[in-house]
Amino acid sequence: MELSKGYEPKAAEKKWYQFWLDRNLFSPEFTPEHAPKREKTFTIVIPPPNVTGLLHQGHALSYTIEDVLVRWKRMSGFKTLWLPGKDHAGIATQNVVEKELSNEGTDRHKLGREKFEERVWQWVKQYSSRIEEQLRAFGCSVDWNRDRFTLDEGLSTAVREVFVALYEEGLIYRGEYLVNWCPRCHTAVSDLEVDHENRSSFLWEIKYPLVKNSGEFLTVATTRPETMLGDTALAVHPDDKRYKGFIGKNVLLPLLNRPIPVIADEYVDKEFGAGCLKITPGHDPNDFQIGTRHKLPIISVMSHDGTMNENAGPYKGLDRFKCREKIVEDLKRLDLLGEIKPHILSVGLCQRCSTIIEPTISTQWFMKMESLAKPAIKAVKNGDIKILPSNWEKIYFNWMENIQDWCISRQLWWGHRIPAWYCEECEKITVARSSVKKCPECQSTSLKQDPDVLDTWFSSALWPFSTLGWPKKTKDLEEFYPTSVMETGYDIIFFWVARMIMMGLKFTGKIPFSYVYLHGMVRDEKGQKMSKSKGNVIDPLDSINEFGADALRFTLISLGGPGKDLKLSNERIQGYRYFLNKIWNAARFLHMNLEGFDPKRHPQPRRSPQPKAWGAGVSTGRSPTLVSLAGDDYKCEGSLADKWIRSRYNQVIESVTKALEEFRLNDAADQLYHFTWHEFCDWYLELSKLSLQGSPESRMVTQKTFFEVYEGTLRLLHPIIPFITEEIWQSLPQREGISISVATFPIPEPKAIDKNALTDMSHIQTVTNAIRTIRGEHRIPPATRLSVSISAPTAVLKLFEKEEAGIIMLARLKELKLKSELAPIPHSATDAFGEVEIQIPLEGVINFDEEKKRLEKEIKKCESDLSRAEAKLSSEKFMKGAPTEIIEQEKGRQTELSETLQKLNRALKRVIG
RNA sequence: AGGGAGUUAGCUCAGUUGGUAGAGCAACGCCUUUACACGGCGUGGGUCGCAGGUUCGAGUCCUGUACUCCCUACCA
Repeated sequence: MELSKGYEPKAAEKKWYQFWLDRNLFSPEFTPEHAPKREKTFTIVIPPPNVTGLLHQGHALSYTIEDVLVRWKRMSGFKTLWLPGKDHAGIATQNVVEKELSNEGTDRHKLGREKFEERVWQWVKQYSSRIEEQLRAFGCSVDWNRDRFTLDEGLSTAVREVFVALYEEGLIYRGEYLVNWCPRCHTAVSDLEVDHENRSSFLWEIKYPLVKNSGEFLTVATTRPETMLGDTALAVHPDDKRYKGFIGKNVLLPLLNRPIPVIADEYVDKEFGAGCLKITPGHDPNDFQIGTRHKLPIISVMSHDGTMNENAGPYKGLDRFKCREKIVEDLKRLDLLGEIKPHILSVGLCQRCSTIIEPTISTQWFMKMESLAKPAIKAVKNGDIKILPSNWEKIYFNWMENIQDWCISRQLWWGHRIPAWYCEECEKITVARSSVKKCPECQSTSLKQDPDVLDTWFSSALWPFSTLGWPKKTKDLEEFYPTSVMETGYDIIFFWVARMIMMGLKFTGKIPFSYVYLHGMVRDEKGQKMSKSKGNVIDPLDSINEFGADALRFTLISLGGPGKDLKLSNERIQGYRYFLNKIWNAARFLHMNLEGFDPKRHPQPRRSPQPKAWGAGVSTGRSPTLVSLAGDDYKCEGSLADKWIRSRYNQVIESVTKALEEFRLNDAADQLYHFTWHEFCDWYLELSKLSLQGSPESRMVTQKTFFEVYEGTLRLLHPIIPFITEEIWQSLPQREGISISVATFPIPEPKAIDKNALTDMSHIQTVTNAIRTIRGEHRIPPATRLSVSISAPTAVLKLFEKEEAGIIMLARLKELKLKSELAPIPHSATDAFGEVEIQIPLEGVINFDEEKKRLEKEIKKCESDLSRAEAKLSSEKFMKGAPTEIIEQEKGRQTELSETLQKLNRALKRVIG
């Protein structure tokens, strides 16, 4: 099959994804023909995207990383499962659907709960299929047969099971506490769902007159005057001499004229403001605690929509911020307002709608976290779970060791309904796994289920095992749990990762995953967060449309290291698109030179290097190729270039594999980029042109080497760029109908690494580069063929003699004269390194000034290097302290530099004349 | 306030156990050489934030310091 002039991603991507699907290659049940039983498993459950909307670059990054790992493991002989799914995303989804309703002039209350839920399911259906399309566009090799949704029946069973079990154990409780209340979403949210933002505001001083001592008053400072309506005390520090006499007395709450006590509490900071604090247990977390300590009454002055309630007296019905203005005005009028100072305070905002959170007294369900956190801390401390990058382990500990109880109930309609029923007659609460019809206490049948739902993250916490069938003892659970890697963004380590670890340990007795890989945030080219309002969003589908999925994937992998934010731009993606083109064109070159090549003539290696890995050498079923580059079956080793590229190829397999094993995906990508482009294409492909035109035997060996190294490189690249590698792979002989995605990931063959070939090739490269530099600096066009003389020690001369044709081609020479010593030629350019000297006669072409400048520069560099080496060697300290190998190295350097210097000086003399 | 991270070439970043500073992009110069101009070849560019210390030797280890960023918590 021939390849077109340029790679066309669009058609190829669609075609090959369908090809993979048709063959069910991503299901762990798939076993290639003739493949031995696979014993090792590798599992990733996808961080489920919210059904709220479409996927962004953060998802693209996450899922590309996961796909690379999964494809690599699948190719390496693991029974591999990547389980896809979606999250119902309670509050987020409810909000978008409510917004839609509001645009239609209605709301959920008019619709009623049942109709509303139907409406959300419609939304879910629509977005689910679009999200699935996106995952396919990214190239994700997920097993669609195991697709899950957090509201699936199975997962809902798991949620109820966990809730009931924790309730029965006393770890879930219900009670009236101060919670974060969003007056717009009309629900409680957990501490983690509150974002903090610094805003400039004021600090108002308010005077509280003493009840029985006219004229005297206490002054407090507050950032929230409106909450004074709910004050139930003033507090001072017990040691504060200024206020000793006031403790136990009453002051009059202005505006409402309610007497409230002055209490003493050590929480009060004597230095801040006037050292006197108003206590509003109904609207401030610290005041709530102080209030509890002193058994103060709790007065809530606001309704759930953020307006003042009946406890606010004359202010009833006012919005909380309007009320603040009014109160300040009124206090001023009564002369009870003191100083007003500018003040920066951090306000809590609802993560979902940015409304200012109102701490509010409310009856909610909570989960006790401390006992759950302990084993989860241990699991990371003892290394059962490794978090990458590892510094996040400290952050994890820091949070886990100070963990607070988790408010898990939400006043929403979209989510897992809390499995608690209230008897309307005896008020007994029954928590049960299935619907309760009769009160177990009084046998009444008038029962009402708790209207609230659970925090979305509650079901997410169970994701690694609920998706595999838990609480049922399924085959999947047995086979794929614990999972291997949890790959997700560092922004949800507390929301999700920590909770999965706690729940996994609690309910399965096992860690949910061995590794946590945290990726960074995808930002725009300036490092700013992508957001619709800034207009700097790059839609992954647009990137794919413009450059292809592979280009985007390679970019994300190259730029994104563990825990590191990455700056994405179209220019970057474009750059990697060029790389794909390079790969493509190398394939075209291969095709043009395949004539007479028959892969069948090249037998399998007699021994598979790792017989236990499935399909080593035979993973493609009937395909007889994919031979290892072992020395055994090499009757003819080929040219230096052949030996060199084989050596390099095997070194690259080794280091790429190591990088992947250590989750350094960007390193793996960089190495492959460099190897493919700057070694394989720049040097080997060029040199292959010679041997391909040489003797039939040399042609055959080079064809074989080229084919095998190139084909193997495709397999190395496939996890990162699955589409183009499949497209090219399918075009190669003997590949039709078989997929590279289930071919063996290359296994290094140490015997194929030829140290001599590596050294020899580096000599060829050094000489070639030196000639090219001279050519470049003298601006001699490539069309001008040069005649070059080289002198060198005998062994090196012999090498150059053998590889003469290669040097002539690469450096574009007319002839290469090899001598043991060079006679001075007046009009010539010279370069030297150690004992090797290069001389290029340039009569008529040479620019003497240029050559003089060039030589002087080189001499200067050489001299400074040499003097540094000499200084070291003559330093007594160095000679005494440094290890002998370093001293030897330095001596060698000195010798080489002085030889070079000598030759360069001679050349300079000639130029000056 | 507590915790974490960063500061290396114009930009984005590598620099694994201390042994003469690297890549990609951008810039500049030469070139349509038959895989590729989405290309080839070459060049310029850094006192590695600052100050000390350990060491024969520090971008790399230690201490201090400046600035930047992130997370958690939040003093009214």
